[in-house]
Amino acid sequence: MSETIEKKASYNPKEVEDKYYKICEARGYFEIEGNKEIQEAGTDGKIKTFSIMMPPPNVTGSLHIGHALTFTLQDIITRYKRMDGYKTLWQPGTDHAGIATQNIVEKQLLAEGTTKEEIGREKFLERAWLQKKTSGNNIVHQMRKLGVTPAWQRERFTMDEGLKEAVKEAFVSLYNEGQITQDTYMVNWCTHDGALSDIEVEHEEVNGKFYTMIYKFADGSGELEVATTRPETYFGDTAIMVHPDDARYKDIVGKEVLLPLTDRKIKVITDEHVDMEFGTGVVKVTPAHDQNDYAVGQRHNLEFIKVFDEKGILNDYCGEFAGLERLEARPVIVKKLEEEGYIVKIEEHLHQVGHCYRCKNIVEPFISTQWFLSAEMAQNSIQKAKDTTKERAEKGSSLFHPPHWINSYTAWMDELRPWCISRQLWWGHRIPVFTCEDCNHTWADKADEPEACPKCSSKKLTQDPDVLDTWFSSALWAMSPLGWGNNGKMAETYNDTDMEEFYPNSLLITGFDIMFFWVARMMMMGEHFQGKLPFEDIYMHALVRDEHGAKMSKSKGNVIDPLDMVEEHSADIIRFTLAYLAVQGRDIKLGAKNLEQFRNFTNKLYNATNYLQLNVDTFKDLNEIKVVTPLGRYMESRLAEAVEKVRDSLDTYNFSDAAKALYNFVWNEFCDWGIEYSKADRESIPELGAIFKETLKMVSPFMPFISDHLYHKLSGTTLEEGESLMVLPFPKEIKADEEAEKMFAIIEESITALRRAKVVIDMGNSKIDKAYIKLDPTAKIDTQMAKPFIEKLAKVLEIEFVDAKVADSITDVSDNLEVYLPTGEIDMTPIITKLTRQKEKLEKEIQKLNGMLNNERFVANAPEAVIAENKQALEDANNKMTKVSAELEGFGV
RNA sequence: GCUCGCUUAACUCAGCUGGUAGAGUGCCACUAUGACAUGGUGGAAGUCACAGGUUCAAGUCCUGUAGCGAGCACCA
Repeated sequence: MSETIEKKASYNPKEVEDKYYKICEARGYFEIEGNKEIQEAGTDGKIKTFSIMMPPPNVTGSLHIGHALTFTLQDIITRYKRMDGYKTLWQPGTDHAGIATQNIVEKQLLAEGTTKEEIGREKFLERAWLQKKTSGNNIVHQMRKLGVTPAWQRERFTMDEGLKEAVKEAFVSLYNEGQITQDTYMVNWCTHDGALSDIEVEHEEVNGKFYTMIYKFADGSGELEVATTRPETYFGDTAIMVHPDDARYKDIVGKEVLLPLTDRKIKVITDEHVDMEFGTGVVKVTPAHDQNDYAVGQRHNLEFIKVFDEKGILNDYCGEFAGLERLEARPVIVKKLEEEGYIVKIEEHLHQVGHCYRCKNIVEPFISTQWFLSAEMAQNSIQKAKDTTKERAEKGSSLFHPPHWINSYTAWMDELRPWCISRQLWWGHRIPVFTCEDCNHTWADKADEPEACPKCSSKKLTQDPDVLDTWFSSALWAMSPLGWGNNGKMAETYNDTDMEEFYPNSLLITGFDIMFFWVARMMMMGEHFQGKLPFEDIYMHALVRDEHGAKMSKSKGNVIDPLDMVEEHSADIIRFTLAYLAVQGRDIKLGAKNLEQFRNFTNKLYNATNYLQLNVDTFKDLNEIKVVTPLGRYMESRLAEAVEKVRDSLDTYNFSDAAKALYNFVWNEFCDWGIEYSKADRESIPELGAIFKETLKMVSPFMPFISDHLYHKLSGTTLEEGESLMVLPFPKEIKADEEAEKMFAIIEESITALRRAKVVIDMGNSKIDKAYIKLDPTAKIDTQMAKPFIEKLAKVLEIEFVDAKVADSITDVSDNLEVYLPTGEIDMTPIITKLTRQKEKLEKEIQKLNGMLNNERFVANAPEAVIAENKQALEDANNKMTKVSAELEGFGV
């Protein structure tokens, strides 16, 4: 690199982003009245409203790339709607994240050499709140680095005073309706975290072992081979079962076998559940420790024997093994069985094992008493989601975007089972159910500490020790921050009109991974309490992967930290990159290359601004001027198309299309043509500046900082003393100018033809003295107007319009014109080659078009417009063919 | 096993309701001309996974196959 090339100044986001963000937040732009000046009424005469709830991140979490994607998309839509005159609510908040937070605090205690049991519930909760406070706002501050604009003044926490009320409101109401009931049932049990709902269990394939062991008949008449993956549970066996049709075992049904190493006898029964083909066809039945056996046990009235406790410690049923932990016990028990000759064989066995989604512990099916929310209460929301889809389908829209998610949603909902909502934790919403110690009356109460038993007035009351599943409070998130159920608490964070204005929410944007955890639950709660589904649209975005398509994970070391990216590039660049890559229905592969492309884009924006200001200091807004120059008219017309494209794309949540439309307009239209043309027509520059400022308004939702900065730069104002771009109206209703478009199409064609021709004579893009253009009779333009543009961009000192081919020249043939470059004695071979290839292409095209147009059935069936289009294409091709052939003849080919 | 998605240029991906295949990157050639070399100009590059079907016309609609991915269920 030569040292003479100076490093030019470029845009420095670090000087802009934090400063601008602080100013905008302080001015209240993010709040629902932040754009009051430009709010406008909809068709019904009321102010248009738009609402979107932020999926509350875990209060103890930190920002990862998935957050960056979801928040960026939410922010783009929010900013767009805000600029488009909607009264806009983007509701922020954080989630108390029961298990996750509790685990963090427990670890801290462990490090301090104590436990939660030792310090007690009250102290523990103090610690948890402390943890919430210290690490709690971390993520919220990290989010600001992305430039997102939720209504921070309304920030909520799923365990704040108001939302606590909402949870109680929902619980008590559902309890009184009989939708919430307590039941003793087999649940998924984590020996560390307690009860889990079905979807909190992650099934993973593991290499296990398949043990075939011997059960001897009690009467000494032989033995049975029984296969199992979990030998340690055999102490809880209460039957042996075979298939009723299994001829092999007809004779043993009803006989008794002895459990190995014990003298307990169990019976051989028959049940359809057995798969005769699998294993030995003989199955041990452990009703207290297996989901299927539980059902078998109920069918056959078997005894339910638990062999370990909540912590997984084996009990007295296990004889000498009592006191061992269930997983540690297995090899010990197997060893003993082997020694005693009870093990026939041990095989490798690949099978699915459930793990706790939080601590990865192996989950046990375990019988316990828990609270459940009935599946019936979800029925209306299921039906409505289907109906809504039907209604919308007629309008060409759908509830889910992309629409195929409705399949997953309904498939899951149709098989919905009661939701286990109680958790054996301390951190969370305490279950508001009380029992009177005197009369045993049990009831749900909204009061934290009810005065007395409503039945016998006793004051000896106890509250259920458990808390609710974190997702229970999240399930209310579409309405609880709007004041629903808040019982007057925290009323400063919402308005009385909020429910009416913002429910149903306009849109939900979230990842598909929490569709069942969260979306489905909000659907049931929203419909149940409001009679309306909580969302008008649901946009499910994909996963962000690394550049090779692998999932990002700490262990793989391929994690991209969004804050690092902000540091290295800028919030604007990350936002634009993510938006550009956010195509519906496909995962995002993110690599350094992507970011570079859009870093270059910001540079382009910056330099376009520089260019404009080399010529004119400051520019007016587009609506303040009348665009009169031909170039101005043309660029405004191109802008009109870009505006329409960006709007359409955002309206249908096609973020990628919107970003592409912006990118293409700025780079390929405005810079490559507009700015270059303006070098031949300085008069148009004030108009181009106004058009560029309008473009920056469209850029603003995607790249809020650089757009604001450049807008003020071009206006000769500052953000400090002026209004931010983010609360100015989003461009709309710009008119296309067909006449200008047509003229510039010919000018552009001339320039391209000349550039091509120059390459053929090895002139590259160096300057030449003279060139000629012969326009077809159909190509009518103002040649005086066109001339300087063509000369400048084609780099020809002088062009001349002619009516006939110029002698001693080479030609470039295009649709509406031919250009001629005068030649000395140059080698004509490359030109002939080029023309020959062009001719071959044309022949093929003409043949194809002729084939179509001579096909009677095509002419009879195709719409007129399509026929006309093809006829025109044929005519054009034939024209061009004539010209190319004439050229070739000229060369004697 | 069931459901869904993906398969288009060397790579990463667009392509709506069927009407002559697009972008970015990369590649080749030219290029320090007054916004930008993070730039400009021109160019090469595709049996649209495969096999059938519907249609005047299929990357696009239908059926099936294969490969990859995701979710759900089952596996004693």
